[in-house]
Amino acid sequence: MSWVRICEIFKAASPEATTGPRLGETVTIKGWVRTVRESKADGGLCFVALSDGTCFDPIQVVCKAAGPEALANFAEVAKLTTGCSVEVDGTLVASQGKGQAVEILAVGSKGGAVRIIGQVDNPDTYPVSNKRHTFEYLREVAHLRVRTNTFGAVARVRHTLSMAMHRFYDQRGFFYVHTPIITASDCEGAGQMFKVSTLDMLKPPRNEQGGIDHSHDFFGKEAHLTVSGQLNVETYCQALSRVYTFGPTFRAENSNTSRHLAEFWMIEPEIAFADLRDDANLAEEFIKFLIQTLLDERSDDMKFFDERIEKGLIDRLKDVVAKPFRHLPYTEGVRILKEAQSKGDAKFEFGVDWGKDLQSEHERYLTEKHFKQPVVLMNYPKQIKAFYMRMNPPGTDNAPGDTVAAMDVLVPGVGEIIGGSQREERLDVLDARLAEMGLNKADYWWYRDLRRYGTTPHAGFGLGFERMMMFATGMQNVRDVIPFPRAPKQAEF
RNA sequence: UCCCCGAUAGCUCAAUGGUAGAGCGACCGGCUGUUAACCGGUAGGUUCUAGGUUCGAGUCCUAGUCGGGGAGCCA
Repeated sequence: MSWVRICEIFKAASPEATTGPRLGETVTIKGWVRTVRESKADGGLCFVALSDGTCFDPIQVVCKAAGPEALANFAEVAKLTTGCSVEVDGTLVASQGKGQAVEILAVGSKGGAVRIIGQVDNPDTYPVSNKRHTFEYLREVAHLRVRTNTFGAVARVRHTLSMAMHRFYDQRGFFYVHTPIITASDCEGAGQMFKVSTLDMLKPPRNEQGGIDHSHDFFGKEAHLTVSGQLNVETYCQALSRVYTFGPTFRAENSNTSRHLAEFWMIEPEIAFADLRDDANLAEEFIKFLIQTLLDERSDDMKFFDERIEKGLIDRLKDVVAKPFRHLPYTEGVRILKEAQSKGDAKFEFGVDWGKDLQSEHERYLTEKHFKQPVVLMNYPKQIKAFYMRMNPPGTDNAPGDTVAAMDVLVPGVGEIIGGSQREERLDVLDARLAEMGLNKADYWWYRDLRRYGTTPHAGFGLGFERMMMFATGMQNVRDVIPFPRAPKQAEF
């Protein structure tokens, strides 16, 4: 008797299927009990909804107390509760009831067709009992929440998105580069970093100034967890042409929002001999590919999100794939926002001025109200962007000040999902920017080398994987789209 | 980090400063090829923690812890 996954059974039941278990075939399935219902009909029946996590729907196992298929342990099986693990030998049959096309009829008592593997200690206090639970509560039982409909679907979608991402880049000749998690370069710029050290925190070695002497530390200097793989991946880009990195990223910011994590995953492609336009096109093509793959390959889970998490989700996503993204300069975005404000179409808490960073409310107005679709904002004022972004020629977009070739992709419901730019490939301009921002040239020696030895125009972006998850599923809290969220005061599991 | 809100049964929530309640879940029984099942019953409480006010505190006050929403930082 062969052990099959429940998804194979459902797949084989579709009219066009040519492989997989057929009606009348006897198979073994293994999984966890979702619900048990008992009936006195036909001399005693019970229905066990069994899930092995391979697809959204559980399969119904029918057990009989009387007749040729009677189970010797029927009474025990009928007492199973949510969460118990079992193995079932049974025959695949067309269902006599409504609600499912096929089901498993547990075979007769001789072989012990339903083998109970793991009981649930105390059903009264089982944390994910068969009832509705809030996401807030389920976060407190993150080790068990994946057994629920929602988190099972999230886990499968997360996997499918990861695989789709690798496929997308592989098909286009990108190489996957494993950039380091630990960095001692201390020149990544963005945000507060987590320290990595093996020094005794109670009595660390001191230098002459009384500070901590990191020359005695593991790496001989101060080290941190990475906040971005970009600077490293740029080096590989300048030899392999098209590369990407995908890995965890760490920010020690005390951020308490539904969109921020201390540990999150980021996809960062980098392309050589390319400009900002190429970068924006790649970003758009990438997002559309991910969504199309989900709609094609995870239709059961997506149907659930559409019905229970965000009504109209699937239509919204199909629309995202069908229409070109709206591209516009930051300068134009500011003009639209100012006009909306003066005409009374929008009320903003914060003022809009060229040269200032856009607030969340501004970004959301553009993507959710004004254009009602993903928006790519390009060419930001240089003073609000990082040193490595390429200086635009004066007069770009008729802007009232200097701009850099940066772009953000904004999507409805989430806001900023991608941040990217064309990189400054001219050493003299890069050095001027470093000086302007008070950064020490020497710290960036290897990054500057890329501009000394065969520099190329190149560009890249970072896509927040969890934000993509939120956009694709309609889930509203970033802590619910990663298995074990890391946030301030939150690292239990 | 800032602003606002919250913490009571396994879960979701009620309860004028005066005996601690419901729904769901669990358990027992009834009914049914059942499927968010339905009907009846039973059990289940250090009201987040530490102080304080009061004859009396789930309720009022102070501090703390944790959680949620929004903001900033960003992905």
